[in-house]
Amino acid sequence: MARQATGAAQRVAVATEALRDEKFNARRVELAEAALETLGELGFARTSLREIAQNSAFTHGVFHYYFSDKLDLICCCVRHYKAKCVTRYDAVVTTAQSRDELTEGFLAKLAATLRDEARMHRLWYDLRSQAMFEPAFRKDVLEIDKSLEAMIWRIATRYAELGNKKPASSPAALYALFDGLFQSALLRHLANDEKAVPDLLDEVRRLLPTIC
Amino acid sequence: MARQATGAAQRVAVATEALRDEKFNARRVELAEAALETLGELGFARTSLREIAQNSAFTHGVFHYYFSDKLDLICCCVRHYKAKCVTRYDAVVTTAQSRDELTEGFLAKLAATLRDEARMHRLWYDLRSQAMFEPAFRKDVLEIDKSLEAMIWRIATRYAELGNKKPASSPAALYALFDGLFQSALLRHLANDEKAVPDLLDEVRRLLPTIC
DNA sequence: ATTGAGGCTTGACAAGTGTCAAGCTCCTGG
DNA sequence: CCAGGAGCTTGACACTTGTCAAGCCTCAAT
Repeated sequence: MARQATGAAQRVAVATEALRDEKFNARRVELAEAALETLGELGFARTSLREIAQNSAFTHGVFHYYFSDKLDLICCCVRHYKAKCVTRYDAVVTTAQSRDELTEGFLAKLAATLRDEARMHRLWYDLRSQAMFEPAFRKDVLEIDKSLEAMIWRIATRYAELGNKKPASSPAALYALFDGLFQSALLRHLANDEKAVPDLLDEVRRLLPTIC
Repeated sequence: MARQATGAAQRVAVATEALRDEKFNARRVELAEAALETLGELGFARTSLREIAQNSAFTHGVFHYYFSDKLDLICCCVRHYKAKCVTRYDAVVTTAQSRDELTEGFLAKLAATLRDEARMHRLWYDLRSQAMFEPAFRKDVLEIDKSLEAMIWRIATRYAELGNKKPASSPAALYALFDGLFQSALLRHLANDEKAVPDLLDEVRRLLPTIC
């Protein structure tokens, strides 16, 4: 009976602890989301914890309460960002019934995200560059890169499938190509180059049939 | 005669001023070169003028004397870096007499610079990302990107020429592809991935015949 | 109702930042 | 020889940064 009581008590303790952990993590994500606003605006180099706090509903102390330090916060931001990003084209890939449909659906999403989420994208490129200096970022960044590569690969294989073909190059090369094009288009777009988006779309439209 | 004297004096004045300008610029380049050391080591975000000065033979005041502010210094660094970078493969391109020779020469240089100048390359990617946030960088960065694209294009057209073909894609797409591959390889290399360099070489070796 | 702990705010600290003015040294033109 | 300025050093300034300790509030368990 003492055994049982102890067991029950333990279970309760475990349950409440799990609940706390959940709440704790939810708060972390909330804070990370707030931080992403400022990070996307200013970039890693110019963003301080105080600035993040001022642009949010929180005080700067909370961030220290929930994150061991600045890197911890940014890592959490990156991981959170990843989850959103990687599924962007999945609906298009699964619903498209023809090459044209896939192409147009993909291009539409591509143009939309380049225009509407430019700040998040530039933050990603910023953090990926930081990973070249800061070992603490590397694991997460490499992982995200892998999932982005897989995302592109899903599009390519589906595109090939719809033409009864196989992709002509490796996942790595394909991702490198799209990533390079996107990065360049993003920079031009941010520099107010009106032709950045249409040029990217043209280029991708021309490229798609040649790689599959 | 008064005229002549004035003219001569003016000429002398102009000449000495030109000389001063030259010396001034030489010093700027010297300082920029010193700054590149620290920037390559720490990245833009973590580098201060004082740190730059401490890792060099100069005091932090000199940098303020020769540059109006930090951005001015970094812009000068970037421009200086550009000049060195863009000609890397020119010798190979002009001397190679066969596709194989060009391929091997190119790959050798590629591997060497990835290994030996990794810090400069990561700085370039860092600054290119900064340009997405900092308008002051954009002009220089876009310009360098253009010359790098032209550099890749020279290699590709020469490669095509040696096979009596024409490049199959646009300069922009080709540059995006190589830049993406290089960037990814660089990150992996910096993360101590032994296979980063050989993987890049394999990929490029496989890719070259397919794009021309 | 009291206690205590989790969640959060506030304020302070030391270190580091860009900037710049005052002054030093050395070289050159007169 | 020496006045003056270019080149450079030094030290100080105002400010920002990450960090953290002390304390406040709230709410659930006793």
